Amino acid sequence: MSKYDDVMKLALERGFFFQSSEIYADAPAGFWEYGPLGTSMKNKLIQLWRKELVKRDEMLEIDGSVIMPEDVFIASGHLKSFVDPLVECKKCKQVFRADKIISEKSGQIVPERLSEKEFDALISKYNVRCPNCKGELSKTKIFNMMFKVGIGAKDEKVAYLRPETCQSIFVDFPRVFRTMRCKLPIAIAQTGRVFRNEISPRQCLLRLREIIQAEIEVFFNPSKANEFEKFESVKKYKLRMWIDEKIVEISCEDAVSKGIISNKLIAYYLAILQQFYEKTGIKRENMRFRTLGEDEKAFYTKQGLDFEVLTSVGWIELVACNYRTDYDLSGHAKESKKDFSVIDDGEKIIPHVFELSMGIDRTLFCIMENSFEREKERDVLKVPFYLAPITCAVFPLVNREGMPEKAREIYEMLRKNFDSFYDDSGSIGRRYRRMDEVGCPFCITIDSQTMKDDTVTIRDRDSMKQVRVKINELNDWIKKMIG
RNA sequence: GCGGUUGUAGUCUAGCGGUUAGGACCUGAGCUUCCCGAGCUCAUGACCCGGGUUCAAAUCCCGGCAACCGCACCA
Repeated sequence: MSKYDDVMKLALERGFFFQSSEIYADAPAGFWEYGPLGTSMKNKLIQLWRKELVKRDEMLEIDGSVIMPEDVFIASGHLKSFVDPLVECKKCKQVFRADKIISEKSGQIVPERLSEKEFDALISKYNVRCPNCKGELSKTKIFNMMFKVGIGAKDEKVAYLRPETCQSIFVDFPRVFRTMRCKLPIAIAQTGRVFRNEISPRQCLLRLREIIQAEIEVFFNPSKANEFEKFESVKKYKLRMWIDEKIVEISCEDAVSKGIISNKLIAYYLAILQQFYEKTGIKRENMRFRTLGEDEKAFYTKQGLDFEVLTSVGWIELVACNYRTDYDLSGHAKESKKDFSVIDDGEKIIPHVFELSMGIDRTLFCIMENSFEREKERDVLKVPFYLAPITCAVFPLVNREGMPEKAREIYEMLRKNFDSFYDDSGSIGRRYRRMDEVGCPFCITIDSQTMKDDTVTIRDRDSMKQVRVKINELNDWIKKMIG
């Protein structure tokens, strides 16, 4: 059984996550729900992201609308470019990317963003046939991956579910910049749901149609990307970069001076991103940054790196790090005829953008896979204490001599401060095992000694060792442990 | 989206034209239990959806949906 299957089974048995609308047979793929434990963990992950990135870097956080009007996506280029030009073989029904099979046949570079007619013209010019069966190809159909919605009673106004959260950040930039009295460089962050009509969603949380993102857009003056004080704090920190088919540990200052990373600002944000991921419990040796080739970059990206994590199903892209230049702000300025320029040291500029676009669902899956361990006698989810869906569980050792009542009392005290859980069923061993599986770091047990001296035992998830702590020191003890 | 395989309780699985649809683990109740899925008793719970063939369908056929594997796709 692979790690993937282990996590999947755990997720289903404990309700971390499961398929959306699963009771109905026609529920479409690519939509998943988080149950109570998954939700708790997801919230804690976002909390960690806030602490380690948003707060650490004094970013501003906003919360934008999911439905946005067509104009936004005309300006952003998504209407035109967030597409796959597809052709189908009339004989064997295989579907291909029009641009790809034309360039294979012709040896020419074919732009991705031609019209349907232009693709059809190229197909007949080069006499492109099905690479599989030599069958005749259908007309090109441009498939846009955005979900269209109609606004109003008669569906008159066309709008879309946003395919990335950052468009809100770009659209809101002038007001946020002004109202928060910003100076460049400034980062604006957002978490939220985005929607992409993927052709084939796969592998539970790894490829979804409805995605939770946590995005950070850094706005800066491109002529000052190397005058960046914060860089000092990370210059010795080593990034894990995929260079020449292997992972190289390289300090931020070396990466910049050798031109592997184009400036100090970008290096700094990559560093704090990797530091954040180290705090999720994902093993450092399973991380890397990979510079994207020309053919795999998004249409708005000048330079792109993916932050990837190794799982049982290969390297998974968790964060897209894109240098978007002034592509978005200029696009919105042009389309809306509003002024997106700001004054930086007396110079009037359109800021450039560097983004960290993180997939929360994928990250959560990777954290679970990286922390799940099958030991001889038990399954344990060894997540960092601060990400555990349940922080402390309270058990009476046996159900007599006033222990359940005492345990209830302690549970009531703890649940005000921590995600807590009470259980008095079955044997104590079974209750410990159940908590191990969902990653609960502390099991607090009330025994006969508790009844005499007001102390309890706290069992550590990883070592299974117990310590005895006074009840009135419990809150502080746990707080200290989870940091 | 294509091809192949598959769909039985929360999970894993037996059954492959007529079964009270069997088991294991889990879950719940009770007994027991002073520390690691122990034991005993009892209980809950399933044939993916729709149509067809048949006296009779979980079982055969068709369609849908989903999952898995490969291909393609994945800003």
